[in-house]
Amino acid sequence: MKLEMELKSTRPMAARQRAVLNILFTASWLDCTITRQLRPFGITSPQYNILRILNGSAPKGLSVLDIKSRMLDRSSNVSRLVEKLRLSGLAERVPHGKDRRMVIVTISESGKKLLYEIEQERFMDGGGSTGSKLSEAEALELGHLLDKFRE
Amino acid sequence: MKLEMELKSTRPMAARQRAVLNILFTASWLDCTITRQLRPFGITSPQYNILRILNGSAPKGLSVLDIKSRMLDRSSNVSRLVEKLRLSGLAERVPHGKDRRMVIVTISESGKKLLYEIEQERFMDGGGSTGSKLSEAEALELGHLLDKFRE
DNA sequence: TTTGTTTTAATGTTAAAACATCTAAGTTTG
DNA sequence: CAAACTTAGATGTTTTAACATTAAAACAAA
Repeated sequence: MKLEMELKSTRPMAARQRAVLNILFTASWLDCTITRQLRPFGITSPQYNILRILNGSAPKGLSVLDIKSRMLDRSSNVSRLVEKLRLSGLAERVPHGKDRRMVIVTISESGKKLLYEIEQERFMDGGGSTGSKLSEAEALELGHLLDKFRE
Repeated sequence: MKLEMELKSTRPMAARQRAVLNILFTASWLDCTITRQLRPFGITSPQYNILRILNGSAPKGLSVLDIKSRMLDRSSNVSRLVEKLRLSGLAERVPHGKDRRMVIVTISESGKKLLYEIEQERFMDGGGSTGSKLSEAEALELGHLLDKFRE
């Protein structure tokens, strides 16, 4: 649905203003669908974000600050999120050998298994995944424009 | 900066997956800059969103549900946000004449003045507003792609 | 009319975000 | 080395989000 319909906007918007609102609205919409998909698995979207970061850097693991610098939402409180993942058995923490201030966080086997299940579910569900109405070229272009938007 | 740099991503991403992450990251980045701009004015970004909605429908005013349906974040608790705006003197509430369940919310003169000040500040600051690196045509295209993404 | 249903807004409650502060460990500098 | 400074992570506190529930009014149907 067009943004104007979604927001019940009557007056015409300038292109840049429309893009700003569309980014915020689309992200909120997207986060809502992701949250809904994750609910049966008992994790939140920031936790999911961390799990995927850890999976991407496995088996090495990352420090808390390294995780934070890779997150979509940089204002996250990684310490507490990691602690929750650990309590759920999805992540593990080991003290860093040389620098005793640091903690190295890794994804557990159980965490990897959960990621796999979520991936399967997404593949099954709904026929096409989110954003699949876009062609490959359009998805590419969208990414480029967002990169440029932040410059 | 390219998304891969921002997220310190090493492996190549599929175009759609990259678009999804880019939307979420860009929105978080954008919300952060907006929040920073609003801080001196003492309002939050959801409150700002409501103020602009009310300003757009002035002098008529809207019910709480009408406001909600126009918000960028549909999960907002409009009752409490409106109450905060009212306590700050930025919005007013009058009971609906015919349907006594409803409350009609309007922006106050003080609220309009605040919106005007924020607009001025944005115009002054930073030379160009957010997303101004995009050409008119690119901003238009970005909006279209986001509309299509949500289909 | 009265009973049940839906709509509108407010409120209760729990969890999470936002922001600052703190402690310990490491680094730098005089 | 010692003092000052920086960094890493955890924790405290306040606000807000998220989600369910409630209460009153409007509406619909028996």
